Parts: sequence; structure tokens; C-alpha cells
Amino acid sequence: MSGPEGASLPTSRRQQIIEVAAGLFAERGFHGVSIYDLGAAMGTSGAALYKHFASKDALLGAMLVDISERLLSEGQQRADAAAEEGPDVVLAALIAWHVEFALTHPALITVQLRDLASLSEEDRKTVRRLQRRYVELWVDAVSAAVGADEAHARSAAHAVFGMINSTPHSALLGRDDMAGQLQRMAHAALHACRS
Amino acid sequence: MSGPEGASLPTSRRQQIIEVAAGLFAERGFHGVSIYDLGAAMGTSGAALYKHFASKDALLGAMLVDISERLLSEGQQRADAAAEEGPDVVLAALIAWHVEFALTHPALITVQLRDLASLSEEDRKTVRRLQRRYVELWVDAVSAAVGADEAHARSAAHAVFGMINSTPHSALLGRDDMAGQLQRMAHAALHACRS
DNA sequence: TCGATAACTGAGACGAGGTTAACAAACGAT
DNA sequence: ATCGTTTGTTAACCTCGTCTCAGTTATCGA
Repeated sequence: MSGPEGASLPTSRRQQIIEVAAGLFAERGFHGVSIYDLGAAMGTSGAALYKHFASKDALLGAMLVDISERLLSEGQQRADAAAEEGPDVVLAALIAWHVEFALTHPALITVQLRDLASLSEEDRKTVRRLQRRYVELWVDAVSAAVGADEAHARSAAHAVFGMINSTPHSALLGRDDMAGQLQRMAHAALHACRS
Repeated sequence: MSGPEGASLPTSRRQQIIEVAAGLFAERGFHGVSIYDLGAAMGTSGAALYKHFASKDALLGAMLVDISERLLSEGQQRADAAAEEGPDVVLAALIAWHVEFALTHPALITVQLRDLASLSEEDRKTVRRLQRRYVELWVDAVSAAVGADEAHARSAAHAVFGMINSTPHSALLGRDDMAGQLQRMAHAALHACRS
């Protein structure tokens, strides 16, 4: 057992860098932020980054893999917890969770939407795999709740992701008000998805 | 007068470059595509670009200003044409137009969402101004059709843009089916936007 | 006091990519 | 035939950004 190489301990500093980087990447895009910028935002030189991440790409990888895992595991948990109360409650739980996440971490949402293509082959595969499982959660819930076939449920789920994930770009209206509106709109949209 | 500097004549070759570039930018992002890549896709060298655009940034600018203008002018036209038939018809016309555009030009939608930050100061202002006017079109229509106050209508409009603009990432389901579903979902979502 | 570890600095190698310059070929109009 | 326009080529330039490396400071437990 040696250093901070394992992905287990947050090491505080690593996490701190990820959070600052998320803000900058969301503003200017991954390629629009240099190592120097990153260091400046941390109050250090640019080179200091390499004590914590193998490369700039690895930093982005850690960021996106982390949020994909959080979205999935918490979504899974909440869906399971609501399972007994019927499909409508499961769907409501998923919607509430995604809305909460998007409103709490707008920067992460922005980066995941925009800079997924800048990921290394391996990290991209990991993120895609996690995202796919998260989508499955939704597809099952939508199918069960509104009685749509799989193809329609899937495209409807993607559409609702697009809707909820767009909040970083608007974000007027105050958090609670916004959350309520998004949830109402998501429910209405999903119930209108079958032909 | 002289050369191809005026924004009036499409010059064919310019437009051709813009279309090819849109595809590449959508795939890999503006910074992920080099001048060399661009030339290769056109069957020329990279430097040939500079006979048609002052810079790589100017190419992106022409692309984004153009789609913003098209979205607005056609939206304006269709809204005006439907005005006599009442607010519901106006809203339906806007939804139909946006869905049609997003399904026809997925690459342009992707680039406009992702690479707006890479624009020069001046071009960004121009695009923002056009977008703002387009949003106004929607805010008015939503307010009139569903009786929401301006703030709610505005954030609802942004949310629906997010939903419709997400189609480039999913795009299963066949065009007509997809168009129908998106329109139904958009209507339902907008009618659920008031508290 | 000493050594280990974490965190950082400054300088520079290195490559990638945007841009420019000088030159060439096709082509229509006078 | 010749001129101008359009479009393209090759080669070089130059800036910018990533990453490496050798050395530095600070903290902390033994």
C-alpha cells in the first residue's frame, strides 16, 4: 500500500482540484482552459497539477467518471427505495433526483454534456457504460409508469435529460421554483411520449 | 465593388466548407478539429481555407450567425402566418419549426450548443442578440397560449429548447416518429409550466 | 534532530496547430 | 494573347500549451 494512487481516498486536494476545474471547464470548455489557468485558480503553478493527476486528460476522466457513478448509484438507490410504492413513485423519484443533481451541480452537467468527446478512449468507455446503465433505470421506469414500448421510452428519457440538463444555461427563477417547474414539465412530457 | 467580403453572396464554396466543418465540429468539437483536418475533409490542403475565411474563428462565426439568423427569420415568419388563428396555433407552429430544424440539422444544433464559447467577442454578441430575439418569440407565444407569467414562460421555453436540441444525441426512432413524439412532449411540458 | 512525505516552483524541451508568404494553375472576358 | 480573378499548394514561422525534471519548503512522527 503506498500512495494516493488508488481511487479510494478523496485525498481532499484531488477533489478540490476537480471542483475548481469543473467551474473553469464549464465556463470555457476543456480546451479553453490551460494547465496554467488551472494552477492560477488553485493559487499554485500549473505544474503542481501533475502531483495529483497523470495528465490533464486524466483529470477530466476522474471528473466525469465520478459524476457518472454518483448519478447511477444514487439513482439506483432511490429507485429501489420507491419500488414498493409502484411505478409512478419510482419515476417520480428518478425525476426528483435528476433535477436535484442538475440544480446542485450545473458545472458538472455542462462539462459532461460538452467535453465527453475530449476523454481518453478508456475513460469514455467507462463513462458510456455507466450512462447506459443509468438510462436503463429510466427506460424501465418510464415503460412501467406510462406503458410505452422500449424505443419510445428510451427516446423520451433522452429528451427529458436534455430538458433537465439545460438548466445551467437558463437558471432564472430561484432554485425551488425551478425544481418544481422542471418536475412538472418532466412528468407531463413523459406521459405524452406514447403515440 | 470588390471581393467576397460582403456577407451577401454564398459563393457556394464558402457554404460547402461550412457544411463540412459543421459535421466535423459536431463530432469532435471546434478545438478538436485542426485546419489540416478541415482541408483533408475538403480534399485540399489546410491553408486553402484562408482563401475563404479570415481565420478559423471567422468560419465558426459565419456558421453560428447563419443558423441563428435562419432560426429567427423562419420562426418569425411562421409565427406571423399563424397569428390570426390564435395563440395555440402560433405555439404549435414554433414547436413544429424548431423540431423540424433540429431533426434536419443535428450537426448545427450540436455546434451551437457546445462551441458558442469559442466565438470571438463580436460574433458572440451577434449570435446572442439573435438568440434573444428568438427566445422572445417563444416567450410571447407561451405566455399567450398557456397563461404563464414571463419568468416561467422564459424558463419553460429554455427547457423545451434543451429537450428538442437533445435529439442529435439520441436519434433512434425514425424521423417522423421522432418528430411526432417531440411535438407531443413539448406541448405537454409547456402546458405544465405554470405553478 | 532527523528523515519521510506531501505539495510546490521555475525553467525548459517538445510538439501541435494557426497563420502568412510566395508561387502556380485554371478560366472567362476584353 | 493577356489580364484579373479564383482557388489552390508548399514551406516556413511562431505562438501556445502540455509535460518533465531537478531542486525547494513545510509538516509531522520517531
